[in-house]
Amino acid sequence: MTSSDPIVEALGAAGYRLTGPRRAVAGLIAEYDGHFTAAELEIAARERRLGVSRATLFRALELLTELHVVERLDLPSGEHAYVPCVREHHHHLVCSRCGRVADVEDGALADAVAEIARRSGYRIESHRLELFGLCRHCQAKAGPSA
Amino acid sequence: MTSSDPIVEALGAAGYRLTGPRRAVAGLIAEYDGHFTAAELEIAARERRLGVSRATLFRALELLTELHVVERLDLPSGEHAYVPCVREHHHHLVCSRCGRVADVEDGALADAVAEIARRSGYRIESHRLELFGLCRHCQAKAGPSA
DNA sequence: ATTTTTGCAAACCTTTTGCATGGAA
DNA sequence: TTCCATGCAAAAGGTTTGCAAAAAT
Repeated sequence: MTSSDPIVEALGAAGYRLTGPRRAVAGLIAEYDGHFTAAELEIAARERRLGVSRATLFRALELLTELHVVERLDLPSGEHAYVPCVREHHHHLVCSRCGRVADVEDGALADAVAEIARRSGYRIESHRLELFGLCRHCQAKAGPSA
Repeated sequence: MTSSDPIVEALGAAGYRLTGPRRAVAGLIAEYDGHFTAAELEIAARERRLGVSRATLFRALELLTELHVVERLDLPSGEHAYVPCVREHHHHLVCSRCGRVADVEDGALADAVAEIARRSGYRIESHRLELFGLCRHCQAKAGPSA
């Protein structure tokens, strides 16, 4: 068995060394459904005595971001968070209560973007859609809308 | 004449005092077509001896953000920038070369968002679309696409 | 054996805060 | 005159860096 962890596999495939700290970070990230911050990971790593220094943690996050296995997200609060995610182009729908993140395909958005390009005259190179709301689970807990 | 500066007017209308530093910040912001950072404003203010301390500058930006006369933007680089903007819900199309920003109406996007809500089961509360590309002017300078 | 990665600790950058003073209304 | 806003300087966050030691290949 080479590795059952897709994050570790992505590192290996890209030619990076599979070190203890990197495996530890990958393992922690795999536990999240939703977003997490660097600080949260640091605390989790410390609690479990995984021996991952802050510098290494940030370096790992940077690396994983480059590999597109996690993506950096800007929450409405201004905080930086990360989400584990698929590598294709997509967007994030974030539950503002529990933090759970759903990946959203580009779908109909692509048309809207093309329309914007046509009207504005800009040559659009990239776009990013961030959606915030309540997931089904939290809607139930919070009670129906109004 | 009460004030010809829309930013100053917004402050006044909201019941805030029209102080020297606030007018100075408003004046600087009015010069931008595109995005600017807090650091850029600070430098500009210092060069012109406008006497605006950093704390006041940040406090002014926070205030103007609440009033929706500027909006905070997260550039792909991770930097925080601000853009002067209209108060209605809209999105930003940012030139990645010169920083010029065009406001974009929600338009077709609203349909796409509704579709995402339906499919995901999330109750979507807000969304943010950020578009990056080359404005017409910079396309001309940079040469046609390929 | 070689090269990458790590930990440490300090540096850095951006933003925020407490508090006394100054200025707008 | 009264309350809001400012400046200062320190603190607080979050993230990055240099460098020697440790680990992966």
